[in-house]
Amino acid sequence: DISASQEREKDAEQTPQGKTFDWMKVKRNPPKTAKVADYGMGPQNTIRTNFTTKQLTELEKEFHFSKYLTRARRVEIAATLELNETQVKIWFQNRRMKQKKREKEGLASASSTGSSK
Amino acid sequence: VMILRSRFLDARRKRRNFNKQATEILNEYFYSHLSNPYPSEEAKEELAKKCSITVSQVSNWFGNKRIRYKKNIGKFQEEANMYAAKTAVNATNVSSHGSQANSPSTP
DNA sequence: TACCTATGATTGATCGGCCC
DNA sequence: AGGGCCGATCAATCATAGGT
Repeated sequence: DISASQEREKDAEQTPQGKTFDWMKVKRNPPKTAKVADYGMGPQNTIRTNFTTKQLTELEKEFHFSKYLTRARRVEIAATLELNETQVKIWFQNRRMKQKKREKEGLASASSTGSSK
Repeated sequence: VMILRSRFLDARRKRRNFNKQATEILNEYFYSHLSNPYPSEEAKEELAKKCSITVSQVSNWFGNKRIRYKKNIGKFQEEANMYAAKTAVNATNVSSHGSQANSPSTP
């Protein structure tokens, strides 16, 4: 943990022309899902899957029924919506995080020490 | 495949830019921590308070800033130098709170 | 007014950690 | 030994604000 204390000092102080730190080099691996591996596609596919309105509606409905999935339900939903089990799993996880975020923000309006007004 | 645009059309519609002062504060933090522009949860809360925006908005701002900065470093060079010169002091170290802030500019 | 860039928000998916 | 969840982040994109 000693190494991190050096570079920190000259962040804004000097920074000559622009130093490239590690975070600027971070690259994510392309999604494993979604592939149009049919015909020999040229451009790298791996596009961010677009869920259809119907799929989202159904997922949303399932989410209201239960925030968490069971193996069986995941398989069922994936089959029904023509998605990978992983995509369904990820969707639920993101959905839970979204829910949490909303609750947190929605709870931030009132309360507090009688904010202004 | 065409009527999928309806996925959104919710919030982000009426988006409004932040105050110039808020942007100023965020940029000062960003460029004074350019080696690691990842504010802790506590730092985000403090920035949110100073900028009068939510923590999520602070997260969004840093997320967008980092991605766009590294996408085109050259484009931000001028801005980087500007804030670098304007900022002399910066955080001390990770771990442990960053203590109290200074006087909140002049309202 | 049309066109282009800057910017905040959304979201499918990844990364690292942790738990079981 | 492995799989799911969490929290944070990435990266691409949407829609609008701002500028020429």
